[in-house]
Amino acid sequence: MSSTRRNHAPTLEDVAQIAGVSRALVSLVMRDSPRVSIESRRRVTDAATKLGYRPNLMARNLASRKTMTIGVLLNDLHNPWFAEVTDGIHASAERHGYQLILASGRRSPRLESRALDTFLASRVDGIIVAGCRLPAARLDAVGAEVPLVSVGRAFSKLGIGSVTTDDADGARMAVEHLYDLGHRRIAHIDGGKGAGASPRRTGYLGTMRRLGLEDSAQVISGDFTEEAGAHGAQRLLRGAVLPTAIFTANDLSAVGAIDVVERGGLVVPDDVAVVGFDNTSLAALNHIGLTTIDQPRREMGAAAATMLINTMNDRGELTDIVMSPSLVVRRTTGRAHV
Amino acid sequence: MSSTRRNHAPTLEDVAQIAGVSRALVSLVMRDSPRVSIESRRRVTDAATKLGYRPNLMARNLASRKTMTIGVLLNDLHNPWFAEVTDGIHASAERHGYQLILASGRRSPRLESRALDTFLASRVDGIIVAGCRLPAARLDAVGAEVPLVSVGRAFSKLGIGSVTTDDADGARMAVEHLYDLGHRRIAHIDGGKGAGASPRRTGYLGTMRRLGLEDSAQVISGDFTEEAGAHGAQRLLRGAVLPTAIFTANDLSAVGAIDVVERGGLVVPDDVAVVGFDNTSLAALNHIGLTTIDQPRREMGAAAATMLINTMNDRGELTDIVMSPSLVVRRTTGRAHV
DNA sequence: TCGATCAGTTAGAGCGCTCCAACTCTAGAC
DNA sequence: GTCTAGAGTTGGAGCGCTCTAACTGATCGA
Repeated sequence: MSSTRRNHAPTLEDVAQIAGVSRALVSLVMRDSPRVSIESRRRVTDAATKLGYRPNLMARNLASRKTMTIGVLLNDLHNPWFAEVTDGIHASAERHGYQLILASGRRSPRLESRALDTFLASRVDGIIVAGCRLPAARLDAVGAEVPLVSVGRAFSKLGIGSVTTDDADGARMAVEHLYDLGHRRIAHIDGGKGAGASPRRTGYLGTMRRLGLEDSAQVISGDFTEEAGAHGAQRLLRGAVLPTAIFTANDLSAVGAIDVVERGGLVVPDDVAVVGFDNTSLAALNHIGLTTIDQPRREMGAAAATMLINTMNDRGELTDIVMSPSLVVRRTTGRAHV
Repeated sequence: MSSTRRNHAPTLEDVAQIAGVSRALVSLVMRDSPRVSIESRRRVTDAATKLGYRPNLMARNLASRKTMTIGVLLNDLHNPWFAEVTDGIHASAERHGYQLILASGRRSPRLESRALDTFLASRVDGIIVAGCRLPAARLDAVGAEVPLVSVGRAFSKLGIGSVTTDDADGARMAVEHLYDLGHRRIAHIDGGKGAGASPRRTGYLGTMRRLGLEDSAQVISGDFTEEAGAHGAQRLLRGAVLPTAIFTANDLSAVGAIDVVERGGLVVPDDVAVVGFDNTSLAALNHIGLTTIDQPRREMGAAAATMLINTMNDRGELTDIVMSPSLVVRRTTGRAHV
């Protein structure tokens, strides 16, 4: 099977020879240049298909000194959030004729760092990092070599662009939604040091204060996982006064919390209402039907890619874009039964 | 910000000049050759770090005629199944010193095909496709140019390797588990034309027959989605005799089915037991607690990568590997209440 | 003292492509 | 008939690296 395969792939030269033209002309045809005669174009494409010719990207990129590709570093392939951001990046990149090469950091800063090295070595034209956990200094250094945009986490004052959601405002929406339904004892299970956790926490606290609810405000520490949500809910159930609503830092934690509440013999949303954050596909599952705060992930990805591409082509600057979240009401919230 | 950046990156030449050695020597140092004197190595690495030199992968790959990278085509970034397979691929590739470049087909054969073209143009050393929907002929053609392994779907008789789960056996396990719990009326909501759907269906039918249950066997057509599971369950609920158990083609469909059953006022597993397939993270969520058939996804990914790498280095052949599934019992199955 | 050996180093020829300047024609203007 | 413009085409010089074969000195045994 392999003998035919190994005989190295045809090159421009081979095509030129068969078509009876120069290498340069074949190159022009391959790049869809308008100044090639119909006749020449036909002969070249015929020869190319006959040989099964495929331009060698290495050689092309080396010679042209650009790759038309964007490196995308995803922190965790397991989280649907990244898939949706990537969809947006993909859409914008495709529209502008750019390729994507993806890499997964697998939640490890070491692997993330290595992936960035590979991107730089491959001379990608630009880089997008999503949910990246690398220290700011490292990103800054990379950003000095090639335009870089961060999605989901802002790095102001560095030469780096960013696209984030207004997490604090999302938290406000969650709390106000519950308030409007009559809830007064609203607890928050937070996301610890994760990306976006801090503004969500302060947003919650600020809104509680503004609504005159600071006395019943209660933050339970978590880490964006299902287990953290479950533990947080357990602590709340054991507490002196049970909250009538829980706002969690993300959907996964919300699912963990709901599970514990229901096992405790309580009914969601009648006894305890729950609001998540992210509006991942998880929240949308009918069986779960989670009320949550939506982030426009596709749009965020698309905006990041567009900003990056504009910068690469000197048609724009790297800035910090903040998107607006929105409330998605499903079945885990309802009027408070006092 | 960009003026410093644009002044093209340092090359081997620059490093050689500063270190006062030849280009070839720098090249040797960069590739960790053992036959370089301590002194030379030091001078070169010093010069390299001073300049911030980073080897240009394009040039390297072009000159060496190999890329040490494997192209991985994922059908759908949104499905956690792919993330786990990728973890396995990653682990094996890393151990052998190979890079990964990922591409998402976004469920579209057109995009999948284009991604393969990019892989070929980039001259990757090998390709792994996961859950690929491309026609066999196309994969065969690609496989003729570069070693290719398919995960999750077998293509016997072609020059392509594959790693799959014994889907029929998994279906057997599901049915026998339910049988052992006393269930006799077991329905199946299938996966239509999706990867693995067919053997799961025939495995179900075969086992039902073997257990003398062919008269109550019932296949409802679906397509691996949550909606399909819901529709299937609706049809079953409207039927003359309600099955006491439902075996769905995957976890997502199971979740859809459970939702409909519960909304119909029935209790899972007391009134209707449900078994899924895949054991995705979804099934493991406490709130869902789905009994399902596990596929060793990480191992499948790792096996695919190892087989591919061995083939690329003429240390092995492409074959068809079939892994064993296993039953994971959670809370959606229990003894039948006749 | 003289090769032989070997560790360490180097020049130079590519790898397959792009890009530029320059070339050849043909057609139109006068 | 000459000149010019422009369309179409081409040779050749790189892009930044690897790889081969050959070179340079020490080192060493005879």
